[in-house]
Amino acid sequence: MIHHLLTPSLLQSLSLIHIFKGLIMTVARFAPSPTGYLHIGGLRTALFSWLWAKKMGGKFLLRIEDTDMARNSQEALVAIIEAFEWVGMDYDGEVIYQSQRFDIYNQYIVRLLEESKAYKCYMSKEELDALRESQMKAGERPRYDGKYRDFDGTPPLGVEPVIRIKAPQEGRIIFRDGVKGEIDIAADEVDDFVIARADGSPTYNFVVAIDDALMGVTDVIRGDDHLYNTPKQIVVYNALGFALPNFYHVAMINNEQGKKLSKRDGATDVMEYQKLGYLPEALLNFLVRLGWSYGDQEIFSVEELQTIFEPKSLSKSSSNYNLDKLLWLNAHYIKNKTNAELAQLLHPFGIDIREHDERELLLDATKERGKTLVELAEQIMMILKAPESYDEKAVKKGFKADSKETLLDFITMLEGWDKALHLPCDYHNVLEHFVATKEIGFGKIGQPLRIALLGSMTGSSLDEIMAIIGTKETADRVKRAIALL
RNA sequence: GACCCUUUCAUCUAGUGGCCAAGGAUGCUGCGUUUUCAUCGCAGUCACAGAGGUUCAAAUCCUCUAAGGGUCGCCA
Repeated sequence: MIHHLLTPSLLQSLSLIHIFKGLIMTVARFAPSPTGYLHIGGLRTALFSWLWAKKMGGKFLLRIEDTDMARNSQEALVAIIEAFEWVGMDYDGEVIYQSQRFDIYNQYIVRLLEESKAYKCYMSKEELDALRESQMKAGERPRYDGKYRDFDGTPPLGVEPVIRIKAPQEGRIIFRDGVKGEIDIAADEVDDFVIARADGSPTYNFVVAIDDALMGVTDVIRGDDHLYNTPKQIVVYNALGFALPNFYHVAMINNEQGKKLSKRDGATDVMEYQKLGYLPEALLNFLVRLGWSYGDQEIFSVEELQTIFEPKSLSKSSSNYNLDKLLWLNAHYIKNKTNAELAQLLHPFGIDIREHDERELLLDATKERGKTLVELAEQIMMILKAPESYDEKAVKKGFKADSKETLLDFITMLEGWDKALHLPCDYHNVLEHFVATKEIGFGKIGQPLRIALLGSMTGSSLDEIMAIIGTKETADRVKRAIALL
């Protein structure tokens, strides 16, 4: 009987998974350190986290890792928000600044000290350096030797102590990484690391663990340069009795030569892509496919990604930045924009054709010829403005001795045309009629005309160009070319 | 130096023991469409890092080697 009552939809709404999801919401986060701009690699990690949170119906939080007070975190935040806005990403709740949470961290330091899970270490920097050096020489991994771990004597004078946490001295630290699989490290590889500096300020690996736990972060997606920090953070989680989140360590992006991406490789700041004429949807599509895949699919809208993204299909190995593919994607997204959208997007690139009479024609004639908005703007300018110079090679090849006469004959026919000339097909008729009556090949008029109108051998179709600029401007440009060439 | 991670076409990747003499995409080359260029369509080019094992069967599992990367801070 019960079977009949439990319809699939009823089952779904009653299912354990549903209830479970309601209890434990996915909380992802992006936690950049304030560098002043958002790095392209950072955007990708943020994107992965954001998509995952969206897909799970969870939250995506933003936290600024500014325990190092020297850098201006406010300025950095503005840059990050600007980039987020440009690509259409958002975050939930208030931005958290670690610099404003020192009292919280201090409470935990006091607690660990009281529980003797942490201790004061009086080792001087010189002593520490010497220790490391001798360990290196002995072929060991350099690490603090635990000298003050169980110290109860008289502390040396003149040394402000740091606070170190007691890391396990034997056994293994094992955790499951959602990308790399099981990570297994000997516990003694992790030394008693510093959780508070001599001036009392807390350190990175300590505050990250605390904040992630306090913010309820369930899924930590970050670059795999943090892989080795994870066991340290696990030590903190364990000492404080916090539940571990899921970790996903994403492999890095290298440059086209396979080396670490640096400023020398060109655009690393997300906002540079805007200036270079890339569309945010192209950038995101490009980045998401760098280290992540979904079968054979290449083109993804953000909306679709929000329903299909899974960090488990993240790649384990690093990937190379590939400009050709970005360009291809950008061209794809430009082609698929409406002309009204393009006119709007072009405005910051010095082209205002939002109210232009021939806006539709102009963009139809050019949008397949620009891989970036910058290139598209150039294409449009070529049509809108009479050429200031004529490409030498083109003239040599396409502007022959008899070209001037042919052109003159053509504009005579054009100006004497008895029907109205508006559409590309109207001009097409003139051109066809001209070629037919003169009994010449199309190249005889096509090439010189193109050079006269654009100054170049390549570009949009002549019909379209003439329809956009009109009969008078066509004639003017032809006359000018005849005079100059 | 120690520890950890990675390794499929030039590049991004599919691939979880037989469907793989390895698929898609970008790039490149050619052809077609186009009065040019571009777009588009079609075709071609190109890879399992190497060596051993396990198995009837290995890109897929194991071992070693090599190469690349990361980490070893009172930076994050």
